[in-house]
Amino acid sequence: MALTLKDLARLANVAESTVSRAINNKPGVSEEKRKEILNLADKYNYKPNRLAKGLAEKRTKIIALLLPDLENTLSLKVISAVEEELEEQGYQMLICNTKKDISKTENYLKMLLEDQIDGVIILGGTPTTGKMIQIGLDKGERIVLVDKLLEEVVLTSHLIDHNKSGTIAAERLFKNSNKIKPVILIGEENDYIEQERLRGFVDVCKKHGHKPEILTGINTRQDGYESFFQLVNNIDIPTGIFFTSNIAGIGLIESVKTGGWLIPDDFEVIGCEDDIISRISNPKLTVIKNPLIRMAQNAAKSLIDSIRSKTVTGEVRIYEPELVENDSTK
Amino acid sequence: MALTLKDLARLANVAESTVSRAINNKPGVSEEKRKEILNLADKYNYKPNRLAKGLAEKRTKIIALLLPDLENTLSLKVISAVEEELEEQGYQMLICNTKKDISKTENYLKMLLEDQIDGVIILGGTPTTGKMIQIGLDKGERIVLVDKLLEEVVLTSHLIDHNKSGTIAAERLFKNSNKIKPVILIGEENDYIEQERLRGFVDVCKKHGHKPEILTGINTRQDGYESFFQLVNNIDIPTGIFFTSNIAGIGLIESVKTGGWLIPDDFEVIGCEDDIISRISNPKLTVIKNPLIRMAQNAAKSLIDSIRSKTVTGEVRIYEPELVENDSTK
DNA sequence: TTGTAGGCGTTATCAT
DNA sequence: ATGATAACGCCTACAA
Repeated sequence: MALTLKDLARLANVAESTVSRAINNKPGVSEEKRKEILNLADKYNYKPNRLAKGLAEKRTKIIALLLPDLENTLSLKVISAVEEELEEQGYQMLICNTKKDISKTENYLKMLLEDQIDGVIILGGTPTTGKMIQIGLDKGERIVLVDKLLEEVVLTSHLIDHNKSGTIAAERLFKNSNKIKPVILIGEENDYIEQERLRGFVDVCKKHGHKPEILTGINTRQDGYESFFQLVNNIDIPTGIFFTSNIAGIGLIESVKTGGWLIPDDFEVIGCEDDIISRISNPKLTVIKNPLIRMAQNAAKSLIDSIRSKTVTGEVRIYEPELVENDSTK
Repeated sequence: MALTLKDLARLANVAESTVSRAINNKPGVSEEKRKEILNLADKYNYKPNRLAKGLAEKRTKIIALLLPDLENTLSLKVISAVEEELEEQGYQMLICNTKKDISKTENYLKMLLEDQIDGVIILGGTPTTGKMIQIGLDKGERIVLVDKLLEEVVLTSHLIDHNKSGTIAAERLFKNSNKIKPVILIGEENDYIEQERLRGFVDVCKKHGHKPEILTGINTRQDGYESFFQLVNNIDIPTGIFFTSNIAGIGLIESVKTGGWLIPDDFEVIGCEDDIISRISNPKLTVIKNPLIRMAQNAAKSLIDSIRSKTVTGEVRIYEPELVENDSTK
C-alpha cells in the first residue's frame, strides 16, 4: 500500500495540515519545512489519492466526453484532441458512448451534479433532454457543446457554420461554368446540420439560376451507389454533386465510374470532411473540411478555464469550414 | 447538492449503516425496512457517490485503457469494444494515450497500486518497463495484455498468432500457382509482430521453393508507392505481395496501376487488417483479419472477472487471424 | 508558522 | 436486526 499524507506527516514530524499545505503550494509553511517535506515526498514517491482529494475538495479532475457513437474516425479525432488538451492540464477523460441513448447522457450529467466529475463535453449527435438543460443552467459553465446547437439555453458552444459548407460547395461547383447541373445528397432529412448545408447549397444555386436536385436519406455506400440511378435518367453533363457523407460518396463514385463517366470531367463531386476516406478515394476528393480538432481543443480549454475560474461566459464560437481542393473537381 | 446516504437515513429514521445494507443488498435488514428505504431512495433519486464508495471500499469501478496512440481506427475499435463491455458491468474507462511515452504508462500503473483504478488493459505497442512488471506481479491479475507479448512475467494475455498471418498470406498467394513471385513489405524491422509475420511468410515460401523478396521500413502511403520502384527492375509476372500496412498497400497499388499493371491479374496483393482502407480500396483488398474486437471484449471480461474473484489465472489466449477474400487476389 | 479537529460520503466492525 | 463509530485519505477552518 502506498504512502499517505499521514505517513508523510509522521516521517517529517509535523501535522498533516502542514504537509497538505506544503504539497499543494499553499501559504503558511516556512520555506525550510516545505523543502524538507517536498524532499521526503519525492524520496518516498508520494502520490496524493485522487479519490480522497476529490471527496474533500468536491472536484475530481475528471471530465466526461459524451459521444453519439464510436463508429467513425471523427470520434477518434475528437477523443484524441480532447485527451491531449486535458492531459496537459492534469485532467483525465471518461469516454461515454451514448449510442444516441438519452439515458446515458443523463447519467453523466447526474455525476456532474454530484461532483463526481468536473465537467462534460458533449459532441454533436448526442441526444439531450430538457431536464438536462436545467442541470446545465444550474451548473453554469461546466458543460460545453461541440458542434451541437442547443436553442433552449445558453451554454458555451463551439459551432460549425454548416450553412457555409453548402455555399462553399455550390460556389466551387459553379466556379468554372454556370451551366453545371447541381445535385446534393444528404442523409437524415430532419437533421439540423443537414438542413443547414442544404439551405446554403440551395441558396447559391438559386443565385446562379439553378434549382438543385435533392436526394435525401443517402447514408451508406450502398445508398450512394444507388443514388446515381436516380440521376441517370436525365443526365446533364457536366453535373456537380455535393454529398455530406463521404462513404456514400464513395458509393456514388463507383457507380459513376461503372457507368463509364469520368470524374471530374463529366461529374464534379465534393465531399464533407477531410478524412481517410476522402484521401484514399480515387480520385482524391475535394472536400469541405471542418476544424473539428481545433474545436475540440478549444472546447476542452474553455471547459477547464471555466472550471478553474468558476466564471460563466456562455460564449459561442463559430468556426468556418473550408474548401480543400483535390482531384474530384476541376 | 444531491442527497447523501446520511440524508436518507434521517428520512427513514434509521442508522446510516442500515441504509448502506439496504442499498447494497446485504443481509442484516428486515425486508420491511429494506423496502421502505429502497422506496425512499428511489423517490428522492438517491445515487451513491462513487468517490466516497471507492475510498471506503478501495475500488473505483474505473479501469484504464492504455493505448500506444490514437491515430488509427484500430484504437477506436478497441476503445469501443472495451467501453461496451465495461459499461455493461458498471465500470468506467479512462483513456490513456501513451504516445509510446513510457512514463505515462507508469503513472497509470501507480494509480493501480494506490487503488485509484481497479485495473489496466494494455494494448500492444504501449511501452513498458521492468519496474512495471513487478507491479503487475504484486497486483496479480489486475493487468491484462492485448496483442502484447511480455516474456518477463506471466500476466493474463490475449495474443494474436501473427506468425499465422504470414503463413496464411503466403499460402493464399501460392494457391493458384507455385510460380508466383513472393514479396513481403513490412514496417519496423525489429518489431516483434512484424518479425513473426515475416517468419511465417518466409517459411511457407521456402516450403514452395521460394525465397521472398523482403522490403522493410514500409509504413506510409509514400513508402508503399516507392516500394514498387524497388521491385520494378526485375518484375516477374505473376507477383504476390503481402504488406502489413494497408495504407502503404494503397500506395503500392497506386504505383502498380500507374505502371500499367493489373491487380489481381499481374499482381496479387494481400493486406493486414480488415478496415475502412481495405474496404474502400480499389480493388477491395483481400486481407488477414485479426479478431481485435473479440480480443478486446474478452480482455475486458477477464479483467473484470479477476477483479471480482480476486483470482490469478495468468491465462494466455491465442487468437487466430483469418483470411478475408476480396478482389485483390484471384 | 504550526497543530487540532471536523468533515467529505461510504463501508465495516463492533456492540446492543 | 439495528445502531454507533471508526476508518478511507485529504482539506480547511479555527486555535494556539
